[in-house]
Amino acid sequence: MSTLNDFLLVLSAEVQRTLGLWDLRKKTHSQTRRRVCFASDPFLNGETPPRIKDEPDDDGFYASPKEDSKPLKRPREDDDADYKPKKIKTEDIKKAKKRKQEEEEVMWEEERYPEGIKWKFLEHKGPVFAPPYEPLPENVKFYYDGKVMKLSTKAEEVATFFAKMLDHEYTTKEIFRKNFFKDWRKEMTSEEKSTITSLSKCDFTHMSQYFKAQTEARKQMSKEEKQKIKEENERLLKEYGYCVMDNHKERIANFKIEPPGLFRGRGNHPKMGMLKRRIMPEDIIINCSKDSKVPPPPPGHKWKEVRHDNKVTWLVSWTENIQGSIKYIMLNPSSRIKGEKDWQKYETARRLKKCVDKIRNQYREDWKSKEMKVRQRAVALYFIDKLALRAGNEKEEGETADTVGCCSLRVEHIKLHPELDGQEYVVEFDFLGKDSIRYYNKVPVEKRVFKNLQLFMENKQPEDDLFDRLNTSILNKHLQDLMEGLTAKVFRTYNASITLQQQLKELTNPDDNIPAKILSYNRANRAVAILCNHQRAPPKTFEKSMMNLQSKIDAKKEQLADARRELKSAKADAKVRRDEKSKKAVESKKKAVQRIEEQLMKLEVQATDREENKQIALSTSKLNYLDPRISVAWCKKWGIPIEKIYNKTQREKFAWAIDMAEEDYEF
DNA sequence: TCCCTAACTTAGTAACGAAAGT
DNA sequence: ACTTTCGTTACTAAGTTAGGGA
Repeated sequence: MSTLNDFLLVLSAEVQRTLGLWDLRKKTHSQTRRRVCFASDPFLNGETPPRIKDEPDDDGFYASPKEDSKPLKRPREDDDADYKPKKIKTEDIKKAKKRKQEEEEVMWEEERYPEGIKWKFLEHKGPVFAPPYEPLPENVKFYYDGKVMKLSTKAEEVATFFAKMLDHEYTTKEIFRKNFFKDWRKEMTSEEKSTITSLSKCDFTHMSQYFKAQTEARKQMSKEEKQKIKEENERLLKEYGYCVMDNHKERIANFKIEPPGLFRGRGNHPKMGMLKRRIMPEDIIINCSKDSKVPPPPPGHKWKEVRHDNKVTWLVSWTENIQGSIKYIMLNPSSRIKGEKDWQKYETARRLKKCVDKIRNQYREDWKSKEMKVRQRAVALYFIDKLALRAGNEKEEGETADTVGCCSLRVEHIKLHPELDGQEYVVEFDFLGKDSIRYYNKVPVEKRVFKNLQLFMENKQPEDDLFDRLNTSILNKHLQDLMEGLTAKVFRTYNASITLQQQLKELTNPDDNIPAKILSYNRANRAVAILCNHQRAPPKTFEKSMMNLQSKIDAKKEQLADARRELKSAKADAKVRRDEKSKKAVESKKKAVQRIEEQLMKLEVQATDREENKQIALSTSKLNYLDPRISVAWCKKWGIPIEKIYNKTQREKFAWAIDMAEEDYEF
């Protein structure tokens, strides 16, 4: 348990740091560069992350551009001099770095793509549509008011959506049922409409049982049948799961069109239960290049539109009927276009690192401004920076769940405590954020912030906006003036990454073995997840698995007690006998005790780790906020295999970073 | 300035499937 | 061999931001 306490101590130190003493690290190092590049970042004078695969794959595609996209024009010759990413002598690295610094003073003469152009060539096979509805067998009945009723195909299909969710809590919710029933009736024939007038008289249980039996049957399928399905899926993936973008064969993220069903939404969503309609080819806009093979629509159908817009990255889009928003088919995170964007995101965050001090001083000054708008802006920015809150756009009432971010905070979401638990000027936050995840935090703030908040709340109702002179647009415009490319969300990225780097420095013990170091990594990761409020529902089996683990620990403890007793008697025995044999026995018993102690420790650490993770999700920060180069560098520094930190998918997504970062990388 | 929309990132959960226990 | 546990993947909702037009 002591490890847990250590962690909490470190964490609170981190929190303390966040509260006032902004500790900035020294300047970042440049990273080694390889020949094959992403398009260069306008702010970076050509520092470019590399591509990993440089060999053509089975289909003859190159991961990196070969002929048609010219490599960036280098300001100097000896093109390949720093093209040996691994195992270079220190002097070579130093030399390379020096040369690179010189290079960076010379601007690149040519961009790979002109401003806003995302690709030159794009070819794909179009989307995969949801399988058509298969009517229920005759013997599966639907009952209305206790009597069997045969539904029309359309009405039946929608009924099955409800039947499949019967076990779910939300089919009991008033709004869900109301929305569902309204939309369901739209699909009914006029006779059905006149008969079925009340949802509570509908009996879906037989249908529900049928689907459960189907699921069961699927589980019981023979190996061969399962294999067949697997192969079919692979065929589909091979055929539709990839596209060609500028000489690269790239994986598509979501090539399957979302099937029809009932909209759930998260939290208390006013539209829950509405029918998400089936998407037809006639709804689909195809985007590809003019000189590519345009995917044909399914026989007897037409696309809504085929366009050739190389200023966007999507391949397919359609308009969804619940919110009327557009959905897209885009590329996988491992693709060039996503990786490059990801890399740029972290580079922007690193630029923020260079000027964050100035910005912090600025907003502190602004707390004193004569202008209300400026004060509000400054306090909001302080929250965004210190607490990693999201920007908080305004939302249309009645269209979505009632959630807020920083700029949309309402008076009812905070409580001011001039003094609380021995701390002065405490702000208590309690609101629902993105995905209706609760944000609850008690934070001591500076006096000026506190006084400002009191001012902002004067003469307001609980449901009034806290920052009534502010919105995300005003805030982001201001940020843009402070630093090119700066927006509210950059603070989240910056603070997450810098926290990871700092926590890794503090928590990693050089003498630890690999599992202990990985535990430290997870804790650093966890500190970030807590900062960003990344939560999850405790796993359904959490309590049970925790109890299992506890009983294992108890068993181990007993075992330890036994071993200790045996050691004691062996010692007593040895004292009497004073011979070699009994001495040896003592030694081996000692070892046994030690071994069991270790095992017990391990189990306890595991329990702690799991308990700490109960409601915290690490994956979101890992995937979206932590500069992967920090993790890669850490792994290299401590000899941790990268597979221990990133699984296969993650390694693919972060391929650029794995290849780019050396052990001395500084965020 | 406001308002709206398109495009893109970030988010949690359910389903799946492999590995670990029994 | 069967069950449980656990990591991974699929899915799609819910944010942010830029930019255009009134």
